[in-house]
Amino acid sequence: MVAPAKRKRARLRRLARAELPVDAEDLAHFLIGKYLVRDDEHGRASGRIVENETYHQDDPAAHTHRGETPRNRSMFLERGHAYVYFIYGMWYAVNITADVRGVGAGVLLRALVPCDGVALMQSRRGSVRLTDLARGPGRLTTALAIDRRLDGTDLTRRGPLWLATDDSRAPPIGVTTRIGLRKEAHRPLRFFSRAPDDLPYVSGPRAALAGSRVLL
DNA sequence: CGGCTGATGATCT
DNA sequence: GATCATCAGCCGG
Repeated sequence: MVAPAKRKRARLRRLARAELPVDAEDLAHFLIGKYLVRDDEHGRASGRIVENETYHQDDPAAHTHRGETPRNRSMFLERGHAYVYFIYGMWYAVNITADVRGVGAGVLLRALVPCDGVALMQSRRGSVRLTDLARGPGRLTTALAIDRRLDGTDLTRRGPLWLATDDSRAPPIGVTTRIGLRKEAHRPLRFFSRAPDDLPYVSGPRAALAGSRVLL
């Protein structure tokens, strides 16, 4: 049994594009501990990012590897935009774009620690344990009501979906291999918060976390 | 916890 | 027509 981390309600500040690292891997590290905030007519739902993966255009596993198509075109936007895609006939997943305009790179968000709007997220997901609410790329988009209509959203602007920080110190970060890939499965491009309170919210096999390298 | 499987449809070849 | 950057439910240990 794991008690939710007790932290006072974070005061969130919108992140500016200038604060976001350009390089996709640097951006992935930077985003661990930051917040994704969803505002709609039902209210606010937000979560702290505790797991993500990097995809760069030069990586055969990336959607953008073969160039721009109607589906992936938002991945080629300047850093700090949303790339939302539909997968396995049932789920959406969201990336935060990286690199400069014209390069197809980004960071897949894989898990959040629920912050604001827990009841709202539970109503969207069905009542589930706090640690299961937004653990996994398809679950977190369901919890935050993210679909293709949010594809291309500028996350550094006021709007339905944006990035924030509480200006606290970044948690320790671990690195391991990405999940669900056939190609390039060995690359160490999955990042997660090693803070003990955060680990129950990180997706994937527990053994992979235990055997992972310490990045920071 | 780990392993397996069916569901389900857009996208690209 | 094959391929998915997945999930829930079920099984066994």
